[in-house]
Amino acid sequence: MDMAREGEEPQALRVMLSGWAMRYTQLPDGRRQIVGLCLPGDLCDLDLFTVMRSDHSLATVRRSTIAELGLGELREVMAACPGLSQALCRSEIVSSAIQREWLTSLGQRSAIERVAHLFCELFVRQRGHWPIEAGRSRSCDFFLTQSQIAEVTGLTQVHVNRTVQQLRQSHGVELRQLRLDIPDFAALARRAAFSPQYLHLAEAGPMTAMAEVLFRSAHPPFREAWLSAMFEGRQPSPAT
Amino acid sequence: MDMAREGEEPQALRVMLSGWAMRYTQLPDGRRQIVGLCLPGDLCDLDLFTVMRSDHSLATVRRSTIAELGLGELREVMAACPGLSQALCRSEIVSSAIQREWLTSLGQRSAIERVAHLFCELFVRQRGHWPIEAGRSRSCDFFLTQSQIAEVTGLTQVHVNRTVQQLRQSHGVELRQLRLDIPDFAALARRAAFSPQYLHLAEAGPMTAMAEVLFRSAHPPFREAWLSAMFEGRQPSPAT
DNA sequence: CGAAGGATTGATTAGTCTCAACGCAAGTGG
DNA sequence: CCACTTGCGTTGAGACTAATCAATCCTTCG
Repeated sequence: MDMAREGEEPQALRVMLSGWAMRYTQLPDGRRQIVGLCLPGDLCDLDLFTVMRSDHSLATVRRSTIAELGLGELREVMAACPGLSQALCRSEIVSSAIQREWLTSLGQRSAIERVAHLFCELFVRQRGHWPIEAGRSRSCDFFLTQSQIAEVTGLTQVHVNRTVQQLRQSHGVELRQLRLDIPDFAALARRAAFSPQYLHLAEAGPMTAMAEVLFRSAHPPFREAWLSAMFEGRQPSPAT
Repeated sequence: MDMAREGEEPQALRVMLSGWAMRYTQLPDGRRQIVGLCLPGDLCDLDLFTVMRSDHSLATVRRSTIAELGLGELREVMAACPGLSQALCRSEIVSSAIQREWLTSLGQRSAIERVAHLFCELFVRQRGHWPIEAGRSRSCDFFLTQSQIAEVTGLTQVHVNRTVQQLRQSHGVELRQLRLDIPDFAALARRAAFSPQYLHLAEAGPMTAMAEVLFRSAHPPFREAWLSAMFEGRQPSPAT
């Protein structure tokens, strides 16, 4: 379901609590490109601070819960919490870095590398650290359909399917029922030329948990400021 | 020539005065993707404000002049000029929007659309407004080689060449001697599905001229803070 | 049980890449 | 001033990746 449409002015800062959301742009003829994914803990409306019309849309992927903070409340919170503004800025930097990495994927990587790289990225983003300890908990949530993977990677849905099958055979990667299982992460990362420094995990680590921090904070204005909203996740209808 | 390497911490804020610079990332096997272009008036080191290691490199395209502002001076200037911080933030937002549009290009547009779209974007970015008035001054600077266009668009140099030839035949687009000539901009924009709202021209207009503003400012700390540096523009050597 | 969304398969084609030359112009050193 | 080098643009032939079109199957859910 759409959370924000291209051309609108953002009215609130939203944080993903559960579920995923996707940013996308659409060409006049209906072709659509997903340009970003918001995972739990991520901020959705970073261009909020400069009052500008958004140049892309935002929609939930499947069911999600989202916390909303109005502009007024945001100002209060930021006044009370001086480090926050830098944290927000950092979050913007990281999501910009992810965009650059996606650009590199689309420009330079083959189909199989693109899909493998996406899998690696989403795996690492969800645990917030590079998974050294092999063996345990090799799987993570994965809410995208193959069509949506196609819209991220710039491939067709059919070709994504074949590519996923290849990854199944060659690396034992399993993708079903909203879970992604990667038996040998290091091998997959090698195949995809994935290296996580662009995620700035060390520096951004505390930031990723900002949703938690704000939401659980005992400081009254914080808590009351949050408006928890439920969104029904569905595929936005393609433009006609 | 390289201005900054991946992994370094930025030490100064730089502004393009003349010439172009490119941001690029490199895969371990040497494949390179240009992820951004800095034109005169653009800021080069936007991730400066959060002290983080840069995740990409920056290099000049041909000869350029660049103004440098050290971290200390930057603080002074920002203290003296309160609107500046928001302007910097806005600049970051715009460059992020351009990245999204490039992502859409690489993911959804055909070769000819990608090249045409790039031409349109650079044309508009250089004049700072949508060129309604047809007829006069149909050309602009264009400092990229066809190989560099290939690194931006994710095509091969050979295919870029063929694509440019197509654009020559079908739209009379001429590309030579560091100039780009577009006889019928509207037609080319249509062909590329180019629409300039992502550049946020209206909102960012005053921003683009920031280099000017700062450089010409009579306020003494500003002027003395600038260190004009000359860089010799050359292609960075590919990794072996 | 039927409907709908998602995944899978096959056959064919289009678009782009790869490899390999060659041409041209500008710059450099003898 | 010429021979040489170097960077950039151009051309051709052939291979291959990924797109397209069209079914079919499977799963989930009302």
